[in-house]
Amino acid sequence: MATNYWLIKSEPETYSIDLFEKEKTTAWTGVRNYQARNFLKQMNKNDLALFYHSGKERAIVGISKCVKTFYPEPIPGDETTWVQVDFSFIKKLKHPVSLLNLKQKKEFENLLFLKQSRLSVSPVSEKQYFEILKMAEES
DNA sequence: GCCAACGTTGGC
DNA sequence: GCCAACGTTGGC
Repeated sequence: MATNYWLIKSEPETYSIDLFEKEKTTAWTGVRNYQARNFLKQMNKNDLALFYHSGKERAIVGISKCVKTFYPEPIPGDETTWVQVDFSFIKKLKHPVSLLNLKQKKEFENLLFLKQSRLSVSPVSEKQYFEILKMAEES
């Protein structure tokens, strides 16, 4: 199965990369947006996801891997609408890649996340993914 | 703290 | 089915 690339977003106060690092694996729950949910459903095992901190930090801070494809997230009164996937922690970026940094580069013009900052799960192209990794090494 | 963008809800 | 009102999120 081809690897797809994603960006997942979290408020560090709610779920931070540090906690993720400690837990190693986490169920990605709480997505209550249909567009984001549909992206979750498209995720394959071993897909890679950039981990972004919203709020004060506004930077991509790490990388995670999908280790379990979508399964229902039952909530009271609605057992079937929402889904979760499992991610495992891969690593923190050496240098976080800030939102400002992304906005300055032409390569990210069509990055869905920049257009819809509220979307908690969004696709990233392979090229963009590796460009971000490169930026994390450099600066 | 404000505002823009987006989603949801409810009245018609 | 439309649209106004409202709530939430996140960047600035």
